[in-house]
Amino acid sequence: MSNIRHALSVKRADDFAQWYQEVISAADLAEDSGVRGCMVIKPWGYGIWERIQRLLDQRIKDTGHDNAYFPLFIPLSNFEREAEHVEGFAKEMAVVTHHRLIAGPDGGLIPDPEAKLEEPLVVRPTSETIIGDAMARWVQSWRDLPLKLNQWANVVRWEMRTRMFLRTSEFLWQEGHTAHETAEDAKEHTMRMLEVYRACAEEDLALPVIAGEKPENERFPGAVETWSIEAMMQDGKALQAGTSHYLGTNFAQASGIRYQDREGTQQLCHTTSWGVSTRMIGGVVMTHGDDDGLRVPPAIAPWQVVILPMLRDKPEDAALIGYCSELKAAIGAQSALNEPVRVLLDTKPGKAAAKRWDWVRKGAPIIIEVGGRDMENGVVSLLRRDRLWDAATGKSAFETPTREAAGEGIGAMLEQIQTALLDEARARRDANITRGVETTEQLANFYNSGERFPGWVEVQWARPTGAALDKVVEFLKEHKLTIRNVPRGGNAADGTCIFTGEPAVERILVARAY
RNA sequence: CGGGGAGUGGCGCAGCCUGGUAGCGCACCUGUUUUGGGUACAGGGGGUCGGAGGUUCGAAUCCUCUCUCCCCGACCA
Repeated sequence: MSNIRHALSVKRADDFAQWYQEVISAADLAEDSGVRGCMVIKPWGYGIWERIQRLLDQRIKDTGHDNAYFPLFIPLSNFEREAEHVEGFAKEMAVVTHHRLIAGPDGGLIPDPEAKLEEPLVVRPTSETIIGDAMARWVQSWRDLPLKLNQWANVVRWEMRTRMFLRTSEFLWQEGHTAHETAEDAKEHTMRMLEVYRACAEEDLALPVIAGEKPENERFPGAVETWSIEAMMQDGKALQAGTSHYLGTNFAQASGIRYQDREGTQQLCHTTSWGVSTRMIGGVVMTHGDDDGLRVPPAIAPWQVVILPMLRDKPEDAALIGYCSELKAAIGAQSALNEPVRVLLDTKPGKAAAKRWDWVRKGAPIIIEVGGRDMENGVVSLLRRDRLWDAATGKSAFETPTREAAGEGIGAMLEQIQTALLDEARARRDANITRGVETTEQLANFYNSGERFPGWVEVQWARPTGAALDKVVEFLKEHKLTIRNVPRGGNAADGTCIFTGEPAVERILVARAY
């Protein structure tokens, strides 16, 4: 195995953070932009985002939501309405104060002091307040409810420390906002969208996640309940991959979202909001990436199959391209994961072997190389990205099905790869959730001894609140730990609280996190 | 935002301490030769050294300021 020459220079095991950076650039996902905390998402990376968008958008529409678009700029006074919300986001806001530039004293441009805005505009870090404003106008009667909206947008949060995809100052996301008659309806909807995220993560991104409720200290500013899906990365850390919030009547109160009920009395709406972002892509990298680059799950791969003819810049090339075109047509006529197979015939000049490694790094699920001899024999050389190497020989694990077999079998193979990636990630996660830790000493030791892989630990607790919870969080912080969530549908508690010694009421997941 | 590291052709680096207008590998271009699998030979194009200012006859090399990135921390999707 040691004779395998991998496509990346850094291995996951040697330096996970650096490896992550290398995958981003080697797979051509994104690059630095020169603007603090902002990245350029390149075609392959954006193509993956577009796939996520398409699949998730359908799920969102299937649950009765309509898309709309609200302004990037939010009047400061509008944003100020919900106290906790303001407190939560105030520290990381971009603010627009001028609307014109003029020549400065040193030749450059400066904001025109004469063109100062009457009221500053904040660049949305999320849109609860401005959408709440619209909801207040749109909702009059109980007949208008539930109101279920979604928007695909960019948001800005002035982060202190950024990382490609995981935390950038500007990021792309989807934010859903709904208004309901009752707390029950709204809570139910919060859970419904959490389930949509769970399904999207697992079925589309092949990211096994654990859905559960966030502890009080991790709630979204202004939320009554915050739920999340958590995924385990290959270094054992947790990544919050999506959140769903029950907002109670907090934002309805702040924005005046009221309806007249069946008895004719004014009532406050109960609202929800939920979002997932381009951060998901970081999760895909850290879950499915390997020492040869990215492995993109077929469902979200812009190209699922890439055909590389071994061109020689000679007249014979025409026949080879013809052979490959027929293969492409046969594959394109197949379907996988309920969609036509997305296949690219890459005729860009260049050596097939070199191009192959480009696609390996990018993570195309299936790469098919076709040379003259393949053509003569009526076969193709097929490489599955999820099983790149032949462990026995240390060489690329090519298969050589006939062209017909390759064409017909591709759909099933893509579905197998999708499943294999999910299974692999799930097995790794399940093997790294430790139970039976009963004291804080054991917990601290588990993470600090360095003897074992730093996965997640499930412990029982009494769900302390307020100052008691602060104490717990403080202890965890000392060991760089966080409470991820209280898994939904987890086993009932049957012991004592690891922190307080009281009878436990539920089980929580503790982990280091991104 | 605090601590540490770093910014030199597309990528990875050397040069900087001991100032004298830039070098290597890969990639790229051309030609030749090859070619069933990342690995041939030769020739060639491309950078003024993150940015601004300063010291100096002269700066990638010294000084000041600034921008950006990476790692750790505090904060967060």
